[in-house]
Amino acid sequence: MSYPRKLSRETILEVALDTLESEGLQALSMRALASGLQVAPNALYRYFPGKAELVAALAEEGSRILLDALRTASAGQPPLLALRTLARAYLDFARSRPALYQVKMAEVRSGEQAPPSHDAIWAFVLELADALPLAHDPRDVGTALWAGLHGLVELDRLNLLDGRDAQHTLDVMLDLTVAGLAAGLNQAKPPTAAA
Amino acid sequence: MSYPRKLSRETILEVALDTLESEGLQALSMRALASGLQVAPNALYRYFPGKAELVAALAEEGSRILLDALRTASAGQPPLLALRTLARAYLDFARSRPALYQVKMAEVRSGEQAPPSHDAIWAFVLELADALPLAHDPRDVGTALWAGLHGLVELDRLNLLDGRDAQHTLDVMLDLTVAGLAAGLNQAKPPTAAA
DNA sequence: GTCTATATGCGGATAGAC
DNA sequence: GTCTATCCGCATATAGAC
Repeated sequence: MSYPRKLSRETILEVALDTLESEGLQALSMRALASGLQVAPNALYRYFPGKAELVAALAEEGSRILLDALRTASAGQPPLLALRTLARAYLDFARSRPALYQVKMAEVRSGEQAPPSHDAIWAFVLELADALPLAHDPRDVGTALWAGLHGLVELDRLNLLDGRDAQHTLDVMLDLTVAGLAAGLNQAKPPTAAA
Repeated sequence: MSYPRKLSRETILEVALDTLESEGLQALSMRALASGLQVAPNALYRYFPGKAELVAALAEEGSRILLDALRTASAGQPPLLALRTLARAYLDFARSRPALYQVKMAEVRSGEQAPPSHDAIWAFVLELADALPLAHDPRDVGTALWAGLHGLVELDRLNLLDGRDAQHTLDVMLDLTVAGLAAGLNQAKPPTAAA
């Protein structure tokens, strides 16, 4: 037993998550990670086939954390308010853990299958949307909401909000969408092509 | 004159743009670029201080192309319809030239100053929004529109639209937002905190 | 002034010894 | 299971040929 066990999947991911969140994705290299763990770079490959799989594991962790935050934030609220608080929780997560959010989003498509926790998030949003009286397909509404949220997060990260606060912009987006949803209910057919 | 001029900023950017759009950003290396131009890797550094500046030049080109497309699409139309056609043109650009769009967006913040053409795009959108009767600040509305567009583009790129067509989702988003804008005009104060 | 040759150092990844 | 040694590709810097 010349080479006793020093590593585990968990300890590797722990240090990797620290590095990701404190120094960003570009600073997360197998070599730096191994060095932090006092181990030869190569030892990591016994636990992950490659860097891609390690990052995917971090992404899955991010998805689980986000799902928890969304569930907690919207628990026990009426559907429309639940969607509002869910949206705020989403924005909070993305802003407070930007690198983790970025990795989570980027990795959704890298595999052909979305990671399990990502699907759970989408199912949860659809569940909330389904509880609303909507003139549109709940999946369309959910997608529109998600697109707005993700775009806002990205614009904020890129400092493209023209000096505006992301929370405030989110409120405006939600106001517009909610008013649009309410307006759609008052008509048999929402105006699809009319400008 | 043993070393006649083989390169120019323009020819480099031309080949770089080809590579970017046909093989993606990750395939765009200084070495591959130089090889394509039949030149030693180092020769490129006579024209660009480094890869970052080369990519920034590509991003600026992308911004100019997008600005042209937005102007052409919305020319001569009434404000509300102009915003709709602008949104469609934005989506078309991002979908037909995904790598160029990606580079353009990523590079907006890399310099402290946004590239000139990016500012021009934002100014153009604000101009259109200003022409509308709005209950909200036009900058808020413009930002909300942009966030929705960019988010939609990203979700589409990541194959996260749950099988839905991006154009269709865009129509739903615009319907909701337009209805929300109209509803806001009918009230002195739009409901900001009410769920 | 323009390019080539060469070298540094970083990154992911592999082979085989212990 | 981890080690040392090694390979390849990358951006980039220096020196020098022409």
